[in-house]
Amino acid sequence: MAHEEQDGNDADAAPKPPTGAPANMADVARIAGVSIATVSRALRDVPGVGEATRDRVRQVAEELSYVISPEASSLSRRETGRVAVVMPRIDVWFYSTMLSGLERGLRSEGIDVLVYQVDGPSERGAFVRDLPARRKVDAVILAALPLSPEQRDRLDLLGVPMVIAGGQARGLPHVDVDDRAMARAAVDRLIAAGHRDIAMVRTSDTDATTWDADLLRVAGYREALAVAGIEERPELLVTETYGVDAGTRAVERLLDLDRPPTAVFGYSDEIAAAVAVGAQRHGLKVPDDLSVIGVDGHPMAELFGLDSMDQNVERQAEEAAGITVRLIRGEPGTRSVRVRHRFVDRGSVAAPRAT
Amino acid sequence: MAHEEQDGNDADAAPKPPTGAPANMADVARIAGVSIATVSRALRDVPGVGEATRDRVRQVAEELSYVISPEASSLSRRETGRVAVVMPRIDVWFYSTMLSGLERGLRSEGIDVLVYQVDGPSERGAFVRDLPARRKVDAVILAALPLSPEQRDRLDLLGVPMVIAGGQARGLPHVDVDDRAMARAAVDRLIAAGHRDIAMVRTSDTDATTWDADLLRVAGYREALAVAGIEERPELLVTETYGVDAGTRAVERLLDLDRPPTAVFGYSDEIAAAVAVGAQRHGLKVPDDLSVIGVDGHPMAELFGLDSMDQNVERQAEEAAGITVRLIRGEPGTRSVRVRHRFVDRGSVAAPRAT
DNA sequence: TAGACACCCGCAAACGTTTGCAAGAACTGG
DNA sequence: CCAGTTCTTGCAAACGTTTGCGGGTGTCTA
Repeated sequence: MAHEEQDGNDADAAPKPPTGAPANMADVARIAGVSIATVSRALRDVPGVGEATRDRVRQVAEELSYVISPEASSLSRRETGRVAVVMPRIDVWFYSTMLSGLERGLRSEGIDVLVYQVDGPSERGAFVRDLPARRKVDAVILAALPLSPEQRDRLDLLGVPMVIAGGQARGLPHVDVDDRAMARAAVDRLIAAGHRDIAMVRTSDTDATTWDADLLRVAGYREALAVAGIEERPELLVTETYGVDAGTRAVERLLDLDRPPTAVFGYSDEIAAAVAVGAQRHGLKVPDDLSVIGVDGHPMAELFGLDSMDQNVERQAEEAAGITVRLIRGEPGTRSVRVRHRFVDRGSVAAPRAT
Repeated sequence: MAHEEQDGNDADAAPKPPTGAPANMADVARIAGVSIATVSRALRDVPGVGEATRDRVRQVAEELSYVISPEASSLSRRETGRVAVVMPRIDVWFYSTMLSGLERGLRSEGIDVLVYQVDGPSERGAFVRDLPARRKVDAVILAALPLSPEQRDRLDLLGVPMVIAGGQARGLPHVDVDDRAMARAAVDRLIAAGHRDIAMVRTSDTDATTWDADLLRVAGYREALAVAGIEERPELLVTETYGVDAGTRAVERLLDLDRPPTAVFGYSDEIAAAVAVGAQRHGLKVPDDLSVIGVDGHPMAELFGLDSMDQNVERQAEEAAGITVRLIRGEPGTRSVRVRHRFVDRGSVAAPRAT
């Protein structure tokens, strides 16, 4: 279409203006009166070029508005300057925040980011089978991607370093947060406030995927109860199918119980927020009638004034990006990192009403 | 099978195990007993290869678990198989949803997605100046990226097709929604319900960026009032700096007025939700004491039971991806598309209280 | 049975870099 | 002024594909 400007009379000795295709390294070399090798070295600031020559080459390159061909460069130097980020979804707070942080961290190091959205078991299977990112990137960041051990193993075929962001997997450097401790700390707060009937609300996928964070947070919830000597009431651990109103559905079930909970621990801030909304619809006030606490550090929790265990996703992303970069460059400092969570108090936890 | 002569003279044709580097096309060729050219053609399903040969090549490639080098391929065929998506932020609902849809649409066509997060005037300036995506992609999608005309022009230097997703710009194919009509329709609903004191809440950037959608929605708001013969009260158009609680701050100001509004039109669903929260804190019920309506189709509006003008971001993304693909392939159907918005009624608009 | 024709397939020239190696230039100290 | 260094610079071989062109084989028709 717009690229079809060809001129048939190509007197190849004259310095040709950059009419058609973008300028080559060869063009720069010819005009600057040096060899291609020198241009390559000059533009990359590698030693072995005289100062004067370097300046001249730079200037010519500038005039021709020369841009290096990344393909050719990659082909020759056998690295791509790209990293793949693989995540189940993009349009969900945790992942978009993670991706945002990763992009920032990587691009500040001159690395481009390729995103792969791999949602659900079948896409996951396809991704692991076909490995579409193979040979396209220097490293892969798996962002909280649930994988079976076999799938995890097969990813080794990618032949590049891998890093887990927001989770763990055997043998891979990872950045995560202590989900169990986080959940435990959250529930401990409720217990400390005097609650005994503490519910936990979580969501389940329509497909049968198990999420590590889910198991760990449930474990933390149980642990907190056990340590406090509170007997667990199974009906207080409710699981709703994923959705924006999962929390409201859950709270309806909970409030229908003979002995409804006085506090709710939400698997995520989104769930906690929905619980709060549902509670208010029932005429209950937070925290007077129902204490609520969530996990994430989601802006929504701020809007609602909900207590939250902030898992500092930005920081996790930053660390993961750092590890990835060092892994690519072969630098030290590529061990796993556990990011500290922090409690954000917004006053959504109070003592239970005197009965 | 007329290649017996060839097989004889190949002294060192022992199928070497893929010890070191991954297999070449040359490796495949040698083992399959054909030329590199044939391998290339066979694997790409281009005509000019016998059925038997094709099968054999395929099988050998499979055995060696051969993967084509995208760099080399790109270099030779002069296209990258990649598209850049440029957006101001990733970790915000609109953008993450857009990116998610774009990724889906593009990857289903075998195109990889490179994300560039370009936030704020200075990064925007840097991006436009350095054009980091140059020569790296076959097309660029600008997702609601505010650009000056000069910046827009400079992007032509990218030398590849560009598409706007969620906005407009002179001379570029774009996918958008009619922001003005959308705003107008929202406000019309409030008017139809009997409201006269209708506020609009919007946010402003800390930097001085102007967003087209913002201007258009304000225009739609004004237009609706004007057409209905309602005199605009400037104090009802409040602008708060961006933040999750912008809506709550705004509603506080509004309710302090001598004659507070009976209805609020939120620039976005997030703002509308925050307005609703703020109203409730003031003891007002939605919609009994205050009608609220927003724009976006954000899940949060669903959680809150807020009316919304859904701008169908998924659809916008799909269309933008489609246009981009066709543009790359030189196929027809690359004209701009305006996606229809739709009203979602959740009962957050009611008649104003009888005074 | 020969000529026309379609079909496979290989050769080799791109595509645009990077980099090891070696030759020449410039510079050093004696 | 010379031998020994150190710097610059160019040559040419990768890197791994794609593709135009032409040679060879096989089939079909007259």
